[in-house]
Amino acid sequence: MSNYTEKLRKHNLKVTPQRLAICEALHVNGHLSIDDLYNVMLKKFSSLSLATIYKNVNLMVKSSFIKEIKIPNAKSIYELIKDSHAHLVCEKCGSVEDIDINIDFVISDVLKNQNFKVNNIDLVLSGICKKCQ
Amino acid sequence: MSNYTEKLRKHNLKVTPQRLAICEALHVNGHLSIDDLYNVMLKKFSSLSLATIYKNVNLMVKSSFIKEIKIPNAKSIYELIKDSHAHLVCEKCGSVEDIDINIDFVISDVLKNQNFKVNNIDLVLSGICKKCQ
DNA sequence: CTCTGTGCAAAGCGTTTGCAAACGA
DNA sequence: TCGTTTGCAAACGCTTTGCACAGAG
Repeated sequence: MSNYTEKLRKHNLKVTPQRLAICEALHVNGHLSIDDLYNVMLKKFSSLSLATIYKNVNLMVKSSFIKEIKIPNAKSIYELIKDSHAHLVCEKCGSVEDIDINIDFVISDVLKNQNFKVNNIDLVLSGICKKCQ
Repeated sequence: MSNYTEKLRKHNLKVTPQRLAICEALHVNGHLSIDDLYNVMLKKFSSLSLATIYKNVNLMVKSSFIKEIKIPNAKSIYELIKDSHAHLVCEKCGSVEDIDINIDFVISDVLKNQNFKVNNIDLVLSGICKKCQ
């Protein structure tokens, strides 16, 4: 149970029960779609509004507190910002797994001549996971 | 001017003027959003319907004839399927540039133990382009 | 106390669908 | 000719907005 109260404040976000719950849900589940997030939080806040999820998620993305991962042929998922990593998406069962893979050196190497300042790397690998093969 | 009539047939897609125009537009421009595509093609087909674009683009994606590239904080773009490459997206001007960068070896290396069969690699680098710096 | 966040309902907007006419093979 | 595609309009579904009330600081 990390101290998300502090973390929210550091990002200039007011602390509300709903926002803390978003943090907890993402902390526990790793990454969730908007709907997943809504359904998880509904257990705690019976009168929760989808609009609240959208407003907060958008705000938290803008504040670089969470990040949106766009997935081919599927809904986006959101996760707390952490070290750079790639996502393995199974085309069969839809599962998404994080993997630690560092391609920074490849990229910096290639971009040395390009003069492009990289702020963010999105790497999504689609295929068939171990279980589905 | 490649022979897209043949290529469409190979993918079991009937050849229509609209479909050929999509091919040409993507061939010439590299990658376009749905709206871009619509506006480009409108010059040729004054009574073109957006629905036609959507229907064809969806069909061509399913047939692995073109590919959707999802971009952070922006509309998706579509391109003819070609050799694996990454995309450089400028967060300032929105330009998208292809770069030849092969990370297959890194990935196969990491995935050797994971037992994940990779079918597709999406690599999008966001940042600031040469012109905008 | 003031300003921001929440929930609700309505509005907005990109995308999909159904249908009749046109077209490709 | 027969099945597919096109264009149009309506429907759909996800996301955003406006507003009154509740809650954070």
